[in-house]
Amino acid sequence: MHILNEVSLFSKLDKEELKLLKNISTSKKYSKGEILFYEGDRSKNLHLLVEGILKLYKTNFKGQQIFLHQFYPQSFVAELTNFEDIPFPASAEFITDGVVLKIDFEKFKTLIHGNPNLSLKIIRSLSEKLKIMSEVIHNEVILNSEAKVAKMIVELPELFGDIKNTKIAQLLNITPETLSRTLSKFKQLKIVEIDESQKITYSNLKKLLKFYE
Amino acid sequence: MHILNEVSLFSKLDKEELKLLKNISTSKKYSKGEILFYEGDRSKNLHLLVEGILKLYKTNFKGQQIFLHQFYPQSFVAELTNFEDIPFPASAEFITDGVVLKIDFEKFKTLIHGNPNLSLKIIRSLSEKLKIMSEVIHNEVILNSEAKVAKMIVELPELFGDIKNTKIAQLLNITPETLSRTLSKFKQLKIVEIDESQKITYSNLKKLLKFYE
DNA sequence: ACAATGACTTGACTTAAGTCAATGCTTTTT
DNA sequence: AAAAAGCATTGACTTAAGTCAAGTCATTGT
Repeated sequence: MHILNEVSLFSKLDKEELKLLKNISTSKKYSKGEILFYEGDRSKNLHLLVEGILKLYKTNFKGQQIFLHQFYPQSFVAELTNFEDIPFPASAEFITDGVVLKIDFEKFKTLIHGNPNLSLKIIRSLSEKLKIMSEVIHNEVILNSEAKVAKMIVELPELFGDIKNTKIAQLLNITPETLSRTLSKFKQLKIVEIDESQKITYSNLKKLLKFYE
Repeated sequence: MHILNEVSLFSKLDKEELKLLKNISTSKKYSKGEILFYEGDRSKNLHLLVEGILKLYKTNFKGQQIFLHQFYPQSFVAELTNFEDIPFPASAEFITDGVVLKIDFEKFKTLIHGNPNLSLKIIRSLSEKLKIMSEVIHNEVILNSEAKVAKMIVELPELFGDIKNTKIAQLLNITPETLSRTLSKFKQLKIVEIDESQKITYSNLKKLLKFYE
């Protein structure tokens, strides 16, 4: 079975459209750690993540990675690049093995034009991206380190103890030292409890919310 | 003449569609300084800026405004709110008198569905927004103060001397002191020349680009 | 024209977070 | 089980940018 038949985005295309799509697209496998594209690259293809997890990040002037988002299947990746005809504003690296479908965007556009259902899918995808970027702006521009940590404890408490704190620090774009100091502070203020295996619990949600709302 | 007839976004609608649109929308005048919406507000309406200039900003935990973008007619404003059904992620204030068309979004959606041309306009608008937000992220997360100033000198040199440096500092989300010190530094390094009326000139573009690329 | 208000500059200080280094703990490898 | 590598914590220091205050210059209102 062709990979396109498994892509729910295209489930409502008719046979003719699917045939066209097959002609204008190719799928490619990637291994964990491979780069799909670098910030500044250009591409004529629309990228659809079909399998695997993809990390999107920017690099600052000190050469450090600024984590932006993790993509899961099935989603278009950085379609902004195609619609606005600009270089990729960030880099993308596979953090698991994965598969990407690359679609000739110029030809795909005609498919969009003639297919209202597909247009709506594109609209959905673009507006989801907007939401993601709006959250990135909020997290990175408005929140300080304490707020980031408090928010993470509330929204993804299960991460603590599950992945290493250095990884959590990476997701928050703060240093492990700052994370450690912030957690110590919260513990000392009796806002959270942290057990031997770094698992975190809290009883008073309001106290945490105060740090970031 | 009805205001809708002057909106190019809707120029390709037929008479029936225009009539429907008139029934589901109202226009409202705003004066300079008035707030169109606050961060956190919810709205069932899609907002189209028809006249005037609108400033979009967020407020940080110190109560300071973080400037994000200026909107000019004609553009949808924060349509993300409608498409994702979330509160406004930022506040909007008129910096001139203006007019906004408010469209009942639920009803507008049906109009989009039946009209491929309108779908494409929406896609255009959403992808423009993505580009704007991508730039905001780059400016606020990746660039430091010197980089911001250098970029402003290259991209909008005419602003210097035209508007006050305090205003420029606001656009860059830095303090006037930092702007002043950065400009002094550039002047001292012979990267730019600044005349009595704050007009700025430079001869070596590369030196400026080095600060932010 | 002159007072008053606002804009720009500069210096001294503060602050939030990062950096660097040392130490003690866990995992993992062998 | 011992050695090595990686992780977490803590203290001392650095850094970029903001804050505060004072002084000068420029613009505006009467």
